[in-house]
Amino acid sequence: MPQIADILIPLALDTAYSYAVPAGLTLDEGDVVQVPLGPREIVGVVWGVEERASGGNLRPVSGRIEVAPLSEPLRRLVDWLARYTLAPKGSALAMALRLPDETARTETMRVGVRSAGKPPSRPTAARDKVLAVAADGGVRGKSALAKEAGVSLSVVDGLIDDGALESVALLPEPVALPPDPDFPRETPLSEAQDAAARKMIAAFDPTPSSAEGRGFGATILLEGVTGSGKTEVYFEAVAECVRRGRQALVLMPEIALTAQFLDRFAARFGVRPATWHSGVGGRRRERLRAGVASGEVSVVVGARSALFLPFTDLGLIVVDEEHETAYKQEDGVHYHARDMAVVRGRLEGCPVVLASATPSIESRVNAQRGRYGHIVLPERFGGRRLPDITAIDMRLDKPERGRFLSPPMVAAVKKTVADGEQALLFLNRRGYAPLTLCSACGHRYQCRNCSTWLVEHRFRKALVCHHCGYTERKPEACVECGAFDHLTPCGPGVERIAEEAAALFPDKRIIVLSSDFPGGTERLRQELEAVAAGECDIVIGTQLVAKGHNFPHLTLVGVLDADIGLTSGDPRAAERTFQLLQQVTGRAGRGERPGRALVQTYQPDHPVIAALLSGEAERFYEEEIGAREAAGLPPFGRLAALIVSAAEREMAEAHGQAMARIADPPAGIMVLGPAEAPLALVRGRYRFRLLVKTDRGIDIQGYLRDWLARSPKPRGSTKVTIDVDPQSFL
DNA sequence: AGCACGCCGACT
DNA sequence: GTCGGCGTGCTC
Repeated sequence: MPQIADILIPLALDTAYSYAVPAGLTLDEGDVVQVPLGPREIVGVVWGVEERASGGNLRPVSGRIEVAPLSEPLRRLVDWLARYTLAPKGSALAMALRLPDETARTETMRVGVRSAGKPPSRPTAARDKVLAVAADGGVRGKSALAKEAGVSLSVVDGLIDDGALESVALLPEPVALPPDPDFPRETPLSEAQDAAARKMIAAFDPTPSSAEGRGFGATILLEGVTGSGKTEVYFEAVAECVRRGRQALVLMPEIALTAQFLDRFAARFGVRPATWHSGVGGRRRERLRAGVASGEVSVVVGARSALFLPFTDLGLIVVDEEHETAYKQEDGVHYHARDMAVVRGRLEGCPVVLASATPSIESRVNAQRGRYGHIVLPERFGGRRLPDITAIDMRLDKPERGRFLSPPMVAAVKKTVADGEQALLFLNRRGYAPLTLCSACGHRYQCRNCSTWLVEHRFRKALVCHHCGYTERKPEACVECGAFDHLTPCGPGVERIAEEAAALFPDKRIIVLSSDFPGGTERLRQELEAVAAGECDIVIGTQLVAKGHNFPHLTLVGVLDADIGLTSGDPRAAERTFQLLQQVTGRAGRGERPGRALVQTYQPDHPVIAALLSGEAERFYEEEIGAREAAGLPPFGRLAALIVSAAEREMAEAHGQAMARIADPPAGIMVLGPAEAPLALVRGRYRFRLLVKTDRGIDIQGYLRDWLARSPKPRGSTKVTIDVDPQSFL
């Protein structure tokens, strides 16, 4: 009987296509194959195989590709991801199937050279140097040999042609050296860390009471204040996993994948870990994939896409900084890597550890309700104290006119730098000034696409929209009334703070760090390392400095405007602000010297600010969860965005609420208010948001799909799609 | 993702 | 009169 294979193709297709399996080829689920699609050949994965009497006139599978098949759990993850995010299955598959691109496919053999034991026909000084190095008979790479001898590559090539050196094939360099779980550690764990690590490892083993064979707390929230040594605790879990011969994955936000972190890993395991992020390309990427699939690579540290690596025997997933919004993928398939990690853990039958100093509300709630285990490290490692956080009430301590640093802040910075320590001034606003207006006519510079103000970037001499990226040259005269010298910057950005700091501290080294740092990510990375090394007195930075890097010389953190973001209208504004401020103030005093933080605010009594000042995170979580309950908001909800095309904007506005409101939700789904006004123009489409409260077990995707099919669409509309903003309710 | 088909604006 | 813009639909 002929075999039919259902092949899922990594394109925006929601169904697998059926192909005939040619005689002589046996296929299993998960096999990677090549199939004809229209005029071309394309790679796909066998999603199902069946025997069928009539093969019909299906096109045949072209052949199997000799790479590791997709494991059952990984295939189920793809199915799950597609269903959960409303994405076509094929698009979800594409995430797991980054096959070797053509450049990487041609596996170039590494070539080494060694002495052939015979003298060159025509000796020269350069040749002698090379042969002297090679005289030990060892094998070296060509360029390594040339470098060691201090000559150019062509000398080595000449000697190979001459026969004095012979080339030998080298085994490919291992992608990653095996981490040693029992590498002798320099600093012993504290008692608290040790207890936490034991508790976590205990959760690896299934208890008799768990039906699925995963122990209680198969997902564990590891919560520890900044500097408590969370990392060392989960390293113990990783070590135990490796001891048991299984693989471990540590996910981090890309920005946090720093040399500092890799060194800490090396201090614990003797080697740096295999890393996976957007910068790992070509051959290395493929070798790492293959190593992961063969089980040769035991630990991977990677950004969110590492979640889709083809592990054969995954024993642990750690999600570091689990509250980070960078785990959300917002283009293509919308997913939240932390949530998908929980799902993959469930499918693989392995524990998942979510680590953070400032957990997301949803993880906190999941822990409180007993869905997740909860391990808390309340104190800093090594007896270090948390920084003292003091408010500066801006209503009382006003800065000079046109200035933004209040007198107590200036005094504190002055003292800090005088003592040879480092100060960080934190302001979450890029550019020079968030608003520019003409003082002659009152014209405010606004984005032509969005409803936002244009931000002046003085270094770039431009006005920039931070929403859509629209940029125009800063005009000499007002575009409205033509007046010269009347353009007035309103409010501060980091560039403007840098100007102020430079005037106050002319002999100090000042650096501005923000995501639009000139010279790109690589330069920025270098600058962060330099700051960490203490090569700077005053750092002025946006939220970028709150994440990832430790600055051991930093003893003062000055928050210039703690109130930014508290009024943004985002249902998660309070949570975000608290997390950000907690993280950034926690940067102070992580080295030898104690640290402190000063917080400029106009509302010291605001719950978020008050909780921050009291140093009790617990208070914030209680208040925020309570506030959400009181307001009928879900402690964790999901935001669904309705997207309509730009041409439909008017129509959408006319129909606004009617089309964006879910009229009669079934039990278990609650819609919180009507749609907001269009938020932004994103690539020709206006975006609306709906906040939908749901509980576990409700198939919200299925519901939204139905709702979409039923709901009235604006006349003339061609396409309305639902787009789910991933937020956990797992 | 490619690739074809198709329907309206500015050019030799 | 055509070249070409991208919107839409299809690929077992």
